[in-house]
Amino acid sequence: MTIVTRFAPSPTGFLHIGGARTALFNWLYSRHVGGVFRLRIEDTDRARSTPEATQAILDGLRWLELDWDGEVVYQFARMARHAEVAREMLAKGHAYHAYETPDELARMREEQKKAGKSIRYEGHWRDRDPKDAPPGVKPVIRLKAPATGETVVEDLVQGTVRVANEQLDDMVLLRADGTPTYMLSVVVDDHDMGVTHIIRGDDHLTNAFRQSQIYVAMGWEIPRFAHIPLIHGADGAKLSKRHGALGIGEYEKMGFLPAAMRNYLLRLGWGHGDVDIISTEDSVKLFEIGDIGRAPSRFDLAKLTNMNGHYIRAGDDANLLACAEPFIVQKLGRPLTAPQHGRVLRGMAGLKQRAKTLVELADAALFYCHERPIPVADKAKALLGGVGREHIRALAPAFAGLGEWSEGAAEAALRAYVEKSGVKMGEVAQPLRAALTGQAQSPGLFEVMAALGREETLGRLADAAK
RNA sequence: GCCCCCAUCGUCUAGUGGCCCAGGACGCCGGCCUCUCACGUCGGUAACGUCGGUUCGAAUCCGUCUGGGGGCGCCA
Repeated sequence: MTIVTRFAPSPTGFLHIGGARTALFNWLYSRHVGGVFRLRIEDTDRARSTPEATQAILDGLRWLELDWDGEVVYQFARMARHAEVAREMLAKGHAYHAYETPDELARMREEQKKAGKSIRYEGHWRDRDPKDAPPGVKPVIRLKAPATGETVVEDLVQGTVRVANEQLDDMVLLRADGTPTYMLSVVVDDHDMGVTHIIRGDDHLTNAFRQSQIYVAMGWEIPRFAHIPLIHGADGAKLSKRHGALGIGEYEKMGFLPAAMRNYLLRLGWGHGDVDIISTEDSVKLFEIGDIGRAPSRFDLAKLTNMNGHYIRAGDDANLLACAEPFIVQKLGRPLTAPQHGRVLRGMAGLKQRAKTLVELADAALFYCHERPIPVADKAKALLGGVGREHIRALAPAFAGLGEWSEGAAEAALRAYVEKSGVKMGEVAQPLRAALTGQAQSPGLFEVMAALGREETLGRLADAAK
């Protein structure tokens, strides 16, 4: 049997870190078993669903490179089918009409709260004759849930979880206006879509009981559940849109790589021994639901950043440039010229060693892209005064006279100068660095000279010598 | 209030009765490398929440308490 997983977000806001991880786990598991990963947008809440949010979710998944199979299912479009199932349950005696108004229910909840009782629908219309219905009130359809015994969920992550049926009330399946509730829609859609494994946040664990009852009432096979612990914010509370959580798009803007994000999210709650760096390819091979932890975890930006640095250092130069170029262009306010593009590419080996995000990478690459005379930072200016300038003036001819322009040749020339003049390497290297990059820190000098090329190097030295 | 889940360094975790006076990673602190900054590397800091069982032996099994989280909508 084909294993089918799904990610089913509601488009009421952006895709945050928790949702992204849920999507990742579903994707990973389906790829691991050679199954199918589907996407369903749960847009039945018309008041809160927006096209912008749907777009943000789609964009987020694409950025993370989590590709789904088949067409996206929009839940709202399947309303008629959901209502049909509700009526079928009514016909089979597994559901009934209830005539309380929302106001009445709110009042009842209020009284239960005041009396210190648990808050649930008491089932007033469960066995009442519909003939007693108050005139003019449109009924909802409620599930006739088992009143005794217990409902058991065999959860792939949480283990066997059981609850007494007295704890569960008769939930609404179809609203008075004829629209289905979430509880009904998920079950019908998951069933119709052939979903075999539901991997979702822990906050749905109690929903699994009620959904199981619908599966049982309809005589459908219950899928396997895997409720993964939530990701908490630094304060330990649930991460949500109104709780400091950022949309996945924000992380893109901060210069994180999708591969690093996937790796970080994977390690948040899933482990394979004590390895931290796991490629997406390997994680597809290794991912098992049973290895998901049961404890909630906190989001740690420092670790994500470190991991991102790892992926940048290990990245392919040309690809890194492609990823960083938009950031560079934004900072520059203009596109790169071909020579500048070439310099950054040649200098990438040294640049990527020093950056933890694409933003940092772009910042560090800027000096390769500036037109002469290049801007000079304050710290670098201090290096270019007095003795510093003298060294540059003395060195310029030595570099200009180089037969071959290479890292090795440049280094030999500088070392010869240092030896002859008896100064320390640092005393001359720093002014040189300031002249070439306009900064007090940069990748290795000779590497910079090689990447800059002879003409640009000599030009910048001349600018600084003035 | 009721129901459910969880509990190893600050954080992510390894650990499934003896190999653990608990290992790795991030962070933090120090050393080395060195033309700067990084990278790398070496070392340090730091945890089995409590109490009680079971056992020759418990981070690992059971219970209690405490703490944290989630849910209890004609939201999803």
